[in-house]
Amino acid sequence: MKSYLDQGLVKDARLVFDEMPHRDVVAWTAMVEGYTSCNHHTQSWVLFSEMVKNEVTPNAFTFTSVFKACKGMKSLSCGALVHGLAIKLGMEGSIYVENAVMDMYATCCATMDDACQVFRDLCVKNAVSWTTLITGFTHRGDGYMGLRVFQQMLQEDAELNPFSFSIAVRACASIGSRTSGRQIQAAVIKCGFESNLAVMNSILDMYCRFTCLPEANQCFLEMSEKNLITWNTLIAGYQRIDSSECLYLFSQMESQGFSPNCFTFSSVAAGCADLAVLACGQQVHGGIFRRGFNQNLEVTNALIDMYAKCGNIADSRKVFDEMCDKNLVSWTSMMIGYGSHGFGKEAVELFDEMVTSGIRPDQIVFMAVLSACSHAGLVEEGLRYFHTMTSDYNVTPDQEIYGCVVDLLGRSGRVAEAYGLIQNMPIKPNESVWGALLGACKAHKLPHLGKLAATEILDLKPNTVEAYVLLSIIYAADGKWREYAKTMNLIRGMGNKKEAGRSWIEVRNQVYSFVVGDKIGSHTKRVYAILELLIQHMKETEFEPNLDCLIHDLQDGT
DNA sequence: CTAGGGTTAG
Repeated sequence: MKSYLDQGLVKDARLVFDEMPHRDVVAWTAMVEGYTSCNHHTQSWVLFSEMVKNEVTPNAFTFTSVFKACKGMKSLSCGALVHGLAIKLGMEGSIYVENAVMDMYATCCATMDDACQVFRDLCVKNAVSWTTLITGFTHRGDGYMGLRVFQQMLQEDAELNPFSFSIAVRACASIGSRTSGRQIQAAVIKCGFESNLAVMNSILDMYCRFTCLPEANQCFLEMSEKNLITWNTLIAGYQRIDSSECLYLFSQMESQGFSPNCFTFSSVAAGCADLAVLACGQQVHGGIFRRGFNQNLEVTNALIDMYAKCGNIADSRKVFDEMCDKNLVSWTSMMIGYGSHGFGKEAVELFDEMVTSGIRPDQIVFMAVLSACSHAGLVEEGLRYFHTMTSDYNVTPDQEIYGCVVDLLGRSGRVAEAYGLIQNMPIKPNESVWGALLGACKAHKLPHLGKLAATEILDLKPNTVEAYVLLSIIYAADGKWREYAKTMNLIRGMGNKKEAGRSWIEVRNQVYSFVVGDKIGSHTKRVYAILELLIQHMKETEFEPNLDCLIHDLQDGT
């Protein structure tokens, strides 16, 4: 059985198990453990129940495996049931069992209270007990407590090993504490763990998350040993910072003989999405297909987003339709794609289809459908979803959702209603909610309300250039040139310039990038000729061109 | 037949 299990041949191991005339605890346990180690948690649980039914008494080995299965199933009820049985059978003396119980409670419970209780009651703690507790806090997003337990571990002179350092580094990364991060890196060197791959990979990840590029690069270069995870960490890190560098690293990695896996492709596809490079994205998709990763959930989700952001919504849908199983992220990515392409109706239909298929919506998918409604002018549909999110789905609207609804109302000209919504919010509106209102005031020429919104933004976040810029446009449109000049002077004096909104398009392996009013580049004349044509079209279809944006040109005297 | 760590997606 063991030799089959070592090769991952669970079915063959089970055949041997079934043929055994007599099965003792060890045989049962080997099989239970075999299932958990292959991530077949439910089967492990079923076999354990059969074992108990057959009146075979589980031992410490059995319990550690079955707690791991409960952890895998995220089932607190199963875990608590087994814990009761373990106490009844006097397993509390085993540190292995106790650590497994702790781990189970840490992952299955809503709070860390039960895990902490087990930890406090331990007669003897070992290094695993400490790291299990730190991991519990850190993996649920409480890096502060994770670090505090790590500090306590240092104070109590517990044995330090690579495991404790890698999770402590992870905790620093999650709370963004550069100081603690550097201190722990120093301790890693002092303890002689700088040659440990997992520790160094987590330090590399930390510096990438801090956007400390010199440190990240140095760490990468100085690592004596690198594996696939090292490369994946660096590539994922650069994807968040500089996607073109991410693609370059991908080619470097391949030329150094490393074969990319699902993690690599997820990051690289996301990088192509950021850069909106369709041809490159298609090549990456080809690589994914060749290696048989085209059914991996994370990879395909990244592809949906990639095609949508590269302007090819049809292929997004194709990838989406070809998926065997979809999760919430798949549906959301598709809806965001539809929304940004102006297909509000399709996004709404997809939302309903998703709910019918039994997936429970969360805040982000509501944001996707609301923003799709907003951009497609589906105001009533949007408002209906906004109301059902609390009444039918028990999802609490956050700042971003309120921002979407303010935008939904504001875009369609119902600015007073949008303001009313802000006034009745159960939480204090943040600058992005006010920003949505300010945008609506600019579009619908409401200088008074616009000034109020801008004041709120500047109270919450002083020196927000974007607010001043919008305000100046509102003044200009209102003919308040004195106020306009004052605001412009303020903007000039601020120094922290608002970065210009930039667009780019890839045509035949060449990326063309431009900002509003750009006069650089060899194609300028043709671009402006097309623009003239479009304006002519707009006028013919009785669209009133918005001339507010021409302020900047007037200033230049053009 | 035992436990704990490092990289992906909206």
